[in-house]
Amino acid sequence: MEKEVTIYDIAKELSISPTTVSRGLNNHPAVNKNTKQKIIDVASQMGYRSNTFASKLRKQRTNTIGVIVPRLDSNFQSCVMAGMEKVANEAGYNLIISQSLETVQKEIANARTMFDNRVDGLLVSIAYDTENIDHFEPFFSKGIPVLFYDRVPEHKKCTSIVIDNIQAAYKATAHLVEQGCSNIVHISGNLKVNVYKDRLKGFKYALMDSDLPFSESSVITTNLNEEAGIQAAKQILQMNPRPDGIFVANDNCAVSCVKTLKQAGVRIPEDIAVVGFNNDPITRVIEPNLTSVDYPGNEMGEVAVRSLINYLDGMSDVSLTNTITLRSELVVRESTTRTGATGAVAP
Amino acid sequence: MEKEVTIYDIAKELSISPTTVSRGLNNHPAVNKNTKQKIIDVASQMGYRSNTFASKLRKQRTNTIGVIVPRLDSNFQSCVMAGMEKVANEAGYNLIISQSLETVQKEIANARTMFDNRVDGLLVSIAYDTENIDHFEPFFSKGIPVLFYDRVPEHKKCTSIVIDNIQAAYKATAHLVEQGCSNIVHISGNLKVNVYKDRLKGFKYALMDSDLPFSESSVITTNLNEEAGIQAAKQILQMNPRPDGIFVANDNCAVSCVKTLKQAGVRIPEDIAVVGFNNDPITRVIEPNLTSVDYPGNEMGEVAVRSLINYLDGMSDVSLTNTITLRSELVVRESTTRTGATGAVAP
DNA sequence: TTGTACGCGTTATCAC
DNA sequence: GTGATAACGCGTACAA
Repeated sequence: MEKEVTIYDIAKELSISPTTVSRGLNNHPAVNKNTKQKIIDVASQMGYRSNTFASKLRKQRTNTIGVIVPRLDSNFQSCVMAGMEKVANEAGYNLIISQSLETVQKEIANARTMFDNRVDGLLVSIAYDTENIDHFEPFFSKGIPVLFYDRVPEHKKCTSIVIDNIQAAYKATAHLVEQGCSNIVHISGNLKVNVYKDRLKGFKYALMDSDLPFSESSVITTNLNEEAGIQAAKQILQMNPRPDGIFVANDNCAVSCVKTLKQAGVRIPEDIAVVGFNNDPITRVIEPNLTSVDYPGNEMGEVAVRSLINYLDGMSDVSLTNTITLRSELVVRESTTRTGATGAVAP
Repeated sequence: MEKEVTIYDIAKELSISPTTVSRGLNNHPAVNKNTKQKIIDVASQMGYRSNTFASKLRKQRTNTIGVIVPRLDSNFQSCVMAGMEKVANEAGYNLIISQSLETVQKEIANARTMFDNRVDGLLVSIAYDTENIDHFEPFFSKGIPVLFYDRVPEHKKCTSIVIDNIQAAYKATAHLVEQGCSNIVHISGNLKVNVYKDRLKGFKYALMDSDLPFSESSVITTNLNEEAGIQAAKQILQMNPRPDGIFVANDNCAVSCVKTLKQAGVRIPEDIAVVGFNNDPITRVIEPNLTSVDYPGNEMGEVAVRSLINYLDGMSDVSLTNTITLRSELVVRESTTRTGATGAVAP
């Protein structure tokens, strides 16, 4: 491991001061064009690399954004990450990413690491069992912006980026009603999590507005994974009268549910129409193609980072907007198209 | 923004030296139990957080691993990331992740950033059009370990983590032959990329060993996305004689290809049997379920980080092992099961 | 336009 | 078991 080249070495080489070298490398306006070019040349020729730690220690800015995500290996979250990385990269920020693996303990530990790493800002989608946000208190009290996205806490003072889950669920359910469903079941996730709670609300509201009865027994609470879809389907097959519509809070679960129902001889959408949520690529693979709520993961990531950076650069208003709501949209496909004549069928 | 608490503040508070405080906080053996406890208490009480930059500046170790990945929003890569994050996190390392978006230019820029951020090591899966690895030269010459995974360069001196793509493709093709296919087409990706080049090789070898003729016209080179699968299917439908087997170099493309073939009335697997690659979740959604090569993304990520850290800790041999090959496995499903009696059908 | 001198917060080294 | 001191490499107020 050879010795690192520093601005002092460059300075010595050119018989100028380290200050000028520093300025030259940072595009400081008050530095001679020629000098600057020489500095840059010698720097690259000597294999100089800026020591970001020294720099970050000196400036109190790290150009680093922390991300805490429940899991990286989900289609939605990886789209979010992709969007975040793109914007962050373009703006010269680094991303430190960590997973909570759906547990508060890890989320707390990760928050601590992010704090110690002095991230300029933090982006969080909270874990299943996160019930309070005390572990972000250090950020709040230091004025470090924390921006929640998708899975956001109840806490009113949090800045969040979400879609209108109530409205989206409402539309999904209303669509089922339009297709003639009158006995609709909702397969939901952990109801402590805002997104699932809100989807349930939208489901209820839509039933109410259609003068359809709502009963607790028409909500199946699961963890929304593949296995859950199978179990839910079995449960539905036992129901009497059998439901004619299902609104599932995520596509993964919806797909395994559909598969199980089909195996049992249920015709989709004729016997039971099904709507999912997320618009994952699998919606276009399952037969029949699954109607779903398009949920812009990439965009959510981009907006999250962009908002954060704008705030950090002082370019937005003093405080972050309290809630940013992205558009979402019901994409109608065959799993709910009974007449073959309703709505625009997406590719 | 209040003033940050430093070890000096803690030292003053306890009337001891900063040195002792530093030691106390770092579990240095030679420090009195009581003193240590006091230090820890006062530190947390004063809201102290270690300044990692000062620390990293002083020690010449950053505990940071850089990752350069083509795209984050692919099922395979997000599984890899998940595995990497898990191991890195447990070992106290941070991950800085960036995407090349399949272009060398971004890959070069990202490498530079990683270099400036003085990552302790680098993990790379190279972009489509990366033809040489000069941009990693700075790492090599500084002795910073660079570990390539999945998409690795030709360069002999690179340390890589891969699966045996030749063998996997061989098995996939041989399986098609066993099922009675004698006119097999291979849908491949950019042949400059090792994984696709090797899969083509395995395809050829298997044909040779089965005494089946190989012709260039039975290889369709695409970019392996959804649209490519549709185009490839159309091309196949035009072929005369029509092939009875297809080996596709990735699942995404295989799925859209199957869909298109089915729409054209082709029976899978009776008319054409199809094998994919990656064992993405969609293989179990498409009908018929797709036979595919199981490709351990999570494990690859874990192994990559673990190898790197072992090396950094000096726990493995002096140099990184040149190539680590992970097991891969053909998972037989309905898309190739003609008799219904061959091989173990996966769930 | 350039240079001098200091401090950012930590840890390694040496001395006690 | 503890402390004084220097150094890591950079950016910036101030001076010239």
